[in-house]
Amino acid sequence: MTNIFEKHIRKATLFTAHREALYPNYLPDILPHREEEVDRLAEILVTSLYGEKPSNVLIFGKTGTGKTAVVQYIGRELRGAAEVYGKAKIKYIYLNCETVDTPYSVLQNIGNQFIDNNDEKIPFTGWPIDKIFTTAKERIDKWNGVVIIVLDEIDKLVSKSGDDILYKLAHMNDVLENSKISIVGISNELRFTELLDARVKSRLSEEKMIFAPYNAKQLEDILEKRASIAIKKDALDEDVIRLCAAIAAQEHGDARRAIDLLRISVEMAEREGAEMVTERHVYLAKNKIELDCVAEAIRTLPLHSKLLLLVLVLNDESGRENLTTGELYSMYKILSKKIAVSALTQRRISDLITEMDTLGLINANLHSFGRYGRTKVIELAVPWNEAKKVLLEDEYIAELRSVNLPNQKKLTF
DNA sequence: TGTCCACTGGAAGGGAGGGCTT
DNA sequence: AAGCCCTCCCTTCCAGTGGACA
Repeated sequence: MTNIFEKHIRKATLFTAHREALYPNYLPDILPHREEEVDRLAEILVTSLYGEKPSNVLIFGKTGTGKTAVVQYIGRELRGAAEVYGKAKIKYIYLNCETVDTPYSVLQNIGNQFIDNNDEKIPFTGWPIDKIFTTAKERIDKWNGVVIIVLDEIDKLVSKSGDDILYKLAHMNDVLENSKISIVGISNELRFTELLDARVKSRLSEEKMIFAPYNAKQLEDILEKRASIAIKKDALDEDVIRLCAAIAAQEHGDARRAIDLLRISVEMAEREGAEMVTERHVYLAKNKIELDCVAEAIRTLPLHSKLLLLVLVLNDESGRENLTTGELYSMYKILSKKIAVSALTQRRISDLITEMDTLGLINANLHSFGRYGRTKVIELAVPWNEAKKVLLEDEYIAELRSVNLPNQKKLTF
C-alpha cells in the first residue's frame, strides 16, 4: 500500500517554506545594490502623488540588472504611498512588450485598465486603431488621475511596430483635460533611441537612467539574502554561493541567472538525496539550464524552422561540414517534400535562418566566396544529438526519423 | 580593373484569420 | 451579410555587395 509519491515525500527538503524567494518573479522587501536607482526613480515619480505629471523616464541596462524589479518595487511603494499621502488617484500600469508588442495590444491593455460598470471590454482584435485610441483616451480622462505606464522591453515594441504608438502615447497629454500620463520605458538596448523619431526621443527621454551590471560581489550579496529566506541553514557548502555569483558575473552580471542557478543547484542536490549542496551540484545545474533553454527554444520553433534544423542535425551527424544557404535550402526542400508540406521560398527561409541565429541555435556568418558568390555559412550551435532528441518529439519531424540526406551537396530540380 | 556569382535584406503587398460595424 | 480594420506569415521583386578570378 505504498503510494507512488511516498518515496518523494519522505525525502528531506533543503528548502525552507519560502522557496519562492528563489523564483524570478519574487519581489524582495529590499533590493540590494539598487538603493540609488530606487531613490532616483522615486524622486522622479513622487510628483504623481501631488497629482502632477512626472517626467517620462527611459531606463537602460542588460538583462538581470534589476530594472524590472526596481520598477515593480516602485510601483508597489507608490500604490502604498498614494493610499496614505496621495492627493490624487494613481494608476500604475506595467506592460511587457515582449508579449504586448503591437500598437493595438498596447492601447487595448491600457484601455481595459479603466473599465466602468457599463464600459465594454476592448476585444483583443477587431477595432480600428483610432477608435481604440479615442476610447482609451476618454476612459483615462474620465478616470481623472495620474497614469504611469511602464513599457518593459520597449525596444521590442519599437523594432516590431515602429515608434508611432510611442508618439501617440507621449502626445496623449496634449489632448487630456483631467488626467495626466507619463511613460517609463525599459530597454535592454542602449542604442534603442536611435530607432526613434527625434520628437518621440526628446519626449520620452526627459529622464534617463542606466543600470550597470552587478559584479560578482554584489551578486553574492543578493544570493545570500535570497538564500537566507529560501534555503535551510547549513544546507549550502560554503563556496556554492560564491560559485553561482562568479558564473553569473561572467555572463554580464545577470542576477536572474544567478538566482536560477542557485535554485536549480539546490534542486539537483535534493533529487540526489544529498544533505548539502556542493559545487558539483552547481555545475550540474549550469549544464541543465543550458540544455533546458536549448530544448525549449527548439520545441517552440515553427515547423519549417525545425526542418531546417533537422537538415543541420543530419548533416552534423554524418560528419559533414557547414552548409551554405543554397545547400541548406535545397535539402530542406527534399525533406518538406517527403512529409508533403509545401516548401517556403528562399527569401522566407533566409529570415528563419536569421531568427535561429539570433536564438543561438545556429551560427550563420556572412561569407564571400568571391567569384563563387556571397552567402551565409551555417552550422549548428548546439549538440546535434540533443537537438535531434527534441526535434523528434514533433510528430511531423518524427516521420523523417530514418531519412538520409543525399551525399552530394548541390541538388538541382 | 572590371566582372559576376549567390546570395542578402529592404519594400511592398497579398490573403487568411481574428473580430467589429452597419 | 457585406464591408472594415489589424496582425501574422508569406511571396514577389529587386537593388546591393565582398571578393576570387580573368
